Amino acid sequence: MTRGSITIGDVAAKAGVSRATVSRAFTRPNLLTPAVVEQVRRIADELGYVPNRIARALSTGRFGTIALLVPDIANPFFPPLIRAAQARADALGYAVFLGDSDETPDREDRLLAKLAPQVDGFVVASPRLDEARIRFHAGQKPTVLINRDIAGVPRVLIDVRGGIEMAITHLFALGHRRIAYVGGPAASWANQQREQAAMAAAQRFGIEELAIPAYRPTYEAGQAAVERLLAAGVSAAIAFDDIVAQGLVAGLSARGIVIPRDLSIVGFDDVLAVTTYPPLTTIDAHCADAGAAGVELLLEIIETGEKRDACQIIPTRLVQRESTGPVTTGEAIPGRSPSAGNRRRSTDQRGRT
Amino acid sequence: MTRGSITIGDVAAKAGVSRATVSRAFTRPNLLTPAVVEQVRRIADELGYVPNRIARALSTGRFGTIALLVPDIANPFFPPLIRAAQARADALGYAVFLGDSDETPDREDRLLAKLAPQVDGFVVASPRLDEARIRFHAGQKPTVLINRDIAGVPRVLIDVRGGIEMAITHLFALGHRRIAYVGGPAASWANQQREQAAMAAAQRFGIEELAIPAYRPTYEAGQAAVERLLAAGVSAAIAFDDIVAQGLVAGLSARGIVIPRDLSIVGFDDVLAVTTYPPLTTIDAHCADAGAAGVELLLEIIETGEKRDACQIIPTRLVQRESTGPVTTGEAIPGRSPSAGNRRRSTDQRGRT
DNA sequence: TTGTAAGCGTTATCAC
DNA sequence: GTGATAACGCTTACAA
Repeated sequence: MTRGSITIGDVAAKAGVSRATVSRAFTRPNLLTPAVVEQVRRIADELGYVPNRIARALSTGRFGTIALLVPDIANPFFPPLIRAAQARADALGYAVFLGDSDETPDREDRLLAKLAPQVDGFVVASPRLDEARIRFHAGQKPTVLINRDIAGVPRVLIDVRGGIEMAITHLFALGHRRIAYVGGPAASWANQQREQAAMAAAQRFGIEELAIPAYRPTYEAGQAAVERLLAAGVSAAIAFDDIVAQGLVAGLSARGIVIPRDLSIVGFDDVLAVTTYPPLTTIDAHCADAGAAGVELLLEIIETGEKRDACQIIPTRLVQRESTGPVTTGEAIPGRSPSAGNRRRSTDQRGRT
Repeated sequence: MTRGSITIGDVAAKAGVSRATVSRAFTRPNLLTPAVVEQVRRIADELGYVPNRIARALSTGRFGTIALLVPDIANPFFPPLIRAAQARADALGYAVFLGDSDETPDREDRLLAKLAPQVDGFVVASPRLDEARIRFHAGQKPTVLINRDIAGVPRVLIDVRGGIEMAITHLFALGHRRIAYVGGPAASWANQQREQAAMAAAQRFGIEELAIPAYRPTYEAGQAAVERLLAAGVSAAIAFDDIVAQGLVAGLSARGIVIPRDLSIVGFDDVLAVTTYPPLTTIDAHCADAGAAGVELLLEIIETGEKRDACQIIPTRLVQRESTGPVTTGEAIPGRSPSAGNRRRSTDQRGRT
């Protein structure tokens, strides 16, 4: 097994010191005579010696790597989160494994187990695994959750209530008194949280609020919910996320309904808002911040070794764009005729966060 | 140094065999009696044993990891690519480091150097580094390029010409005789390639084609290009990518121009087409396929050890949706009055691939 | 077919 | 301060 690279032994031999000394010259130079440190380093440089991280990892049990797990990289919620997490980890000297659980708890479980022996810790965004398994893995390796609230496991959460509150305040001010929450999958923790927050806030404002399921968090599901939305006779809707919102916008536009003149739509997450027409009013979840915060929290735990039961809340804010406006007729106008545009293919643009 | 995890020794003890046998049960089961293999595996499962890849790497010099480098995770072109690459690598037993060069050659260089000692190879999508440096790194570790054509370096390219050809055929059939190519950054290899292909194809059809720069590959740049597009008096435009296309759609819609009645728009990549309104006609670049192909090619090179100068072409196809239609007036109508909607914030939705 | 034992390159624990 | 030496967990000749 000839691995040509220069090892600590080569440097030690050439410098006339022991391998331990060479090691120390890099890891604990203050334990050595400055002159020795300098000489060793010079020789190491000459030889082009680079410490082998793998060997170091085997010896220390520290890898300088973390794993970031998400349910679906292609879900627009995650790329900004991944990007920020990666950048933060890189800046702090860590390399990042990326894992995609494809929305399935089993694959998440497998990835956790597979990567555990080569990482210092995990950031798991929107975990799909059940609480017991998460607790188990979190007990093995430092683990930070994003978008899931399990007491005792460090986590980064999004201030859903605050965001929803702002959205409802906004709609109330525009005169809306009967609105809908178009939800995502009933089993989703995020959806439950968002729906509850919406209901609670509406009640506080004396607004009538109907929950309309979209079942799946996709563009198509949003389109499919349009009929139910119109039947509900509301003047505004808050969607589970931007994807569902965009599905609603498309479905409504196809029926000749003009947004926001006839109906106001609020999204959630602010992941594609600005690329839609009309630009979507939405609740900015600062998902990039969540990613960065998750990594920071994890590395702090790793490096201090403390078992902090941290729970960091990422603030949200309402971004007012052009999909919301004042009530005109007071109710949505019924749909005209369905448009011709129906040849849409199935797509991977999912929306569950 | 207590690393609690289960080791090969634990399994060996419980199974009453040597550690070598356990090792072989996982790496070379065909050397063992099937019964032994099965028993060892069962016990390993019971104990929750997972081979320590670091230890394995130290022993074999192979890591079971690859790195995937992209210029910007949040650019919608990449998530499907990353997802497919990750899935393919995972299925073949590899873990994936993800690196984001943030569009800067230097960071790409740094990531390559930093990750090199812990991976078996690289997939670099849309490299920003100059040819010499890429050649250097490719000489050190197996490297596959996506979206960059450097002779001698294995690469996966997209059939831009074919896609453009289909788009122009489509526009020609609809009666368009004067069209525009709204380009991305002039320095981008992808943009040059796309522009050239568009010009060549138009010429073949006897179509008049104007190149309109968008300078940056963003939604905003697309919007900003609208004025120039209208001034050009064309009836259709092919955009550098879907993001720019979507910017055009938004800018045109804001001026009261109806798509495709007044103007036809074709995107490129098919990364957000279905979530827009109207649904975008676009050239599907099959970026997921490119990601999977990149990984497969890399792993083949790693595992066979062959230095193949492979150049794999990913086919494209035109996806006809609703942003293209027959010429009506023959020319675009001039803009009416600019809409009110102008409070758009700067965003990270970039589009350069 | 299976076991023994020598690495892989580093760091940690002792002595000196 | 510095040097032996034993881990770290696994793979792989080489024996048996």
